[in-house]
Amino acid sequence: MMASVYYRMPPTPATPATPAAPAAPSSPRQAARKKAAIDRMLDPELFKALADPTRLKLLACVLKCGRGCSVTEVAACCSVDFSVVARHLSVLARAGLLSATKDGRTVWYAPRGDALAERFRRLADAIDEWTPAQCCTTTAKLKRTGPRGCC
Amino acid sequence: MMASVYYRMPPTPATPATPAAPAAPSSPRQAARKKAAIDRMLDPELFKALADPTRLKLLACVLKCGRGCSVTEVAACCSVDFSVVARHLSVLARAGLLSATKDGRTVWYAPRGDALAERFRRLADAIDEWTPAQCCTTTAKLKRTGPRGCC
DNA sequence: GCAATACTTGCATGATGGCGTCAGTATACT
DNA sequence: AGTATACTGACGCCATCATGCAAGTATTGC
Repeated sequence: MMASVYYRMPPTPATPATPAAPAAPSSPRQAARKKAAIDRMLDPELFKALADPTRLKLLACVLKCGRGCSVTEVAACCSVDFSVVARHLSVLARAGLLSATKDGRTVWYAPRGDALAERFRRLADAIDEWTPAQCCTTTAKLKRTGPRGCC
Repeated sequence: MMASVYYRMPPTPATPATPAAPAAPSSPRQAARKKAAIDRMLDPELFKALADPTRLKLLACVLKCGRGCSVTEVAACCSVDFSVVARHLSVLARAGLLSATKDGRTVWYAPRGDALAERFRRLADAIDEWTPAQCCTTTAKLKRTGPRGCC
């Protein structure tokens, strides 16, 4: 039987087994640097902080607001307990997604939108700049030679 | 006492309470559209798929390889059980981060680097393009008037 | 000092999710 | 046909974590 597609494969067409040689093949040293960039930007801690729906909603709230928000204020947007909101905001601040400034008895959580956008953009760049090309064998050749470690 | 800083506040300087009016204030309709864009791009499912260190390592492996990889092959890179690798790759494919093509008895998981980069770049754009400005009161005014819902 | 506000922290609970083992299915090879 | 390969699915175990409640701390206002 012919190759059949699993799951969804939305907008962009499926990556062909042998990619159409993108850009120029970089030097091994440069390739290693770009590989390292991908590893560095693919930080589990960042994504863990963003993985919870409630936390994400709170982040969006502060982000859309644009100014510093107190915990009380953010909690007003959300149906969860106050302590939950306080904890989530603290997690987001610890992950560098919000900045926290204490003034008297209230804490102002301000969006770090620029930093966040910058982080995602760099990640996108790291992925884009990585031109695989010569790293391993092609899929076709692999079928003959059998599997081997790819990293 | 003066305002003191919590946690870390790395590279970029702290967002001042009253931001230096970025760009031109958009129309309410346009503002709503940009807010919606942030909500749309801030998808918990995407981040959940990326939140696990092992899964992230496997994604990086396929990404760096650039070509389609079989489960067996990817499993060779990693110290975890074969079934774990298979499951992780399937999760990544379901999240649209890899494409899965079955050919005979082996499944080729190919990187969707372009789609992934595009997704992060759009997220960055959505955040960047959002100019808060007039959405709520400033932090300073808020201190006098007391907290109010921000979203 | 006393009370109210703003937030933090500890604790119990329940849900989610990652992991390995093992059995099952589908395809390829001889 | 029989065996090996490549993967999927169903359990159970365990760690992590999100949540709510309730008690504690720190600051402000009277």
